[in-house]
Amino acid sequence: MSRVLVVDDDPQLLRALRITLRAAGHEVVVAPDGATALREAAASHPDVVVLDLGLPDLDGTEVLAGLRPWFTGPVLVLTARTASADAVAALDAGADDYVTKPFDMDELLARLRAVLRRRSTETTAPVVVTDHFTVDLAARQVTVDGVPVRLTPTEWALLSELVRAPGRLVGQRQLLQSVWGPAYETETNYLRVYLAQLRRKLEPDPAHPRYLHTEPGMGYRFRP
Amino acid sequence: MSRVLVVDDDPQLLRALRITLRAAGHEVVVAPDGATALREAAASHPDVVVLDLGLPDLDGTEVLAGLRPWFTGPVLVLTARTASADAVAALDAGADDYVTKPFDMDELLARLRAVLRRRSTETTAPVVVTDHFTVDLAARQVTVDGVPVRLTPTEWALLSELVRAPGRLVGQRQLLQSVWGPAYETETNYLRVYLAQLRRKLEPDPAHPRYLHTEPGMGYRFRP
DNA sequence: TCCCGGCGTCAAGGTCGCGTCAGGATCGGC
DNA sequence: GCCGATCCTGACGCGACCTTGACGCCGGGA
Repeated sequence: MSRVLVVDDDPQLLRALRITLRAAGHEVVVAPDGATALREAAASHPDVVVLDLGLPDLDGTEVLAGLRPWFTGPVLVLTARTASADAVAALDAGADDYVTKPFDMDELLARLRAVLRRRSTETTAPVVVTDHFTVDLAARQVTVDGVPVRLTPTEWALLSELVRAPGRLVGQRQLLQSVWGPAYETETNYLRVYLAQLRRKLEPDPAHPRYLHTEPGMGYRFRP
Repeated sequence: MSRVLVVDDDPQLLRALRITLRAAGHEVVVAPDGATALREAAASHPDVVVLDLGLPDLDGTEVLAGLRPWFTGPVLVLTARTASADAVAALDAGADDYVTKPFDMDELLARLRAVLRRRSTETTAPVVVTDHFTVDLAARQVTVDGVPVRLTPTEWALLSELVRAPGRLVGQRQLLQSVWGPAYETETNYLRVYLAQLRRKLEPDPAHPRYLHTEPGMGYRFRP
């Protein structure tokens, strides 16, 4: 079903988790400490990480910090500590959920299902491709028919906001807010000007847009 | 920041939550029982729901079941029961997270931040499907027999209001108020005109509506 | 049978939003 | 200080959308 990386220093608990998760149809990878966890995460690309906060070498939040820059899947934190301050810190550090020990195995499985269900619909596509152009969100580069095209900062901000939601309509208020700031929510003419420039640079026929559609009165939509 | 619907029958806790959430920058709507909760959720369109499982009239999971068909935001369940079976049931019924009472206020706020953060980057598709057309509320897109159909802002506002209450009757006053504003509560001819347009665009036989039904003198009803 | 309120349909007018263009302002590099 | 790129701003025409009114149909009640 999914590959789960379990990080815990208690061999007995590790064994119990491995058996239970296997029985639930998951593939299980284990790590007894933080350093191994980071290495295993990079090597085995798990779908979800179950992370104990109390580790021998690193603090759990440190592992989380090491994971988060590149690991986009959900992280479920496990902790024996009763102080909820730790949980707060973990959640704010990027954890998706946490369970305090001792915990019920069914509850852990349910929370795991919940976080996996949430993530299952997410898109993890750093590069968007169409028949005529490609947008590499990570490299900040756009190519039309294979040749790179220069975009101004504003054009790029607008385009990335649109391609990040392929097929979805993005309201003009949202576009204005994320590109120009909350104070410009009514300056819809900005959108008209820059959408025209983007179409000129990207669309095969700017007069009849094929990818950057406008929905009158509502916003714009990128259709791949 | 966000609109939060808090459902709990304990007036004291309700008051504490209202104050704390307000202080955290949220807009707060409260409901003391399940029936009120469902009504308020439909009326005020909250971003997130904090739901106590122990309510006087309905079971919490029933409220969840009533909410989930159309409510797309996260639901955070609150429960005094220690048995984790309830939590498992709630999570599988569509809850995003749960906290057991007594709980730390900071922890609740942290979990609220966590679910709201997830929601902001998520692409969960609350999509309503019929045999002839589909309505994707998140993407703001309607397809009839697979092909996308353009709707005007007014048409969309009206349709989404109807589709969000599948099977339920929506009064003409409520429709007029939420689409055109409180000042237009008597302009029932607007509804006739736009319902006709929606039927023309969506119904297989606009003269004999199969999905968008008229309840004379009362309102309209979407039947999936 | 006639009347009447509610609904569906249609068409026409006015308004609003969008695309386009160009000129001026601003900023950064040399 | 000059120059280019980039951004902002305003004006204009056009098309789409919203509004408004009129008309016919249907069902219930007098």
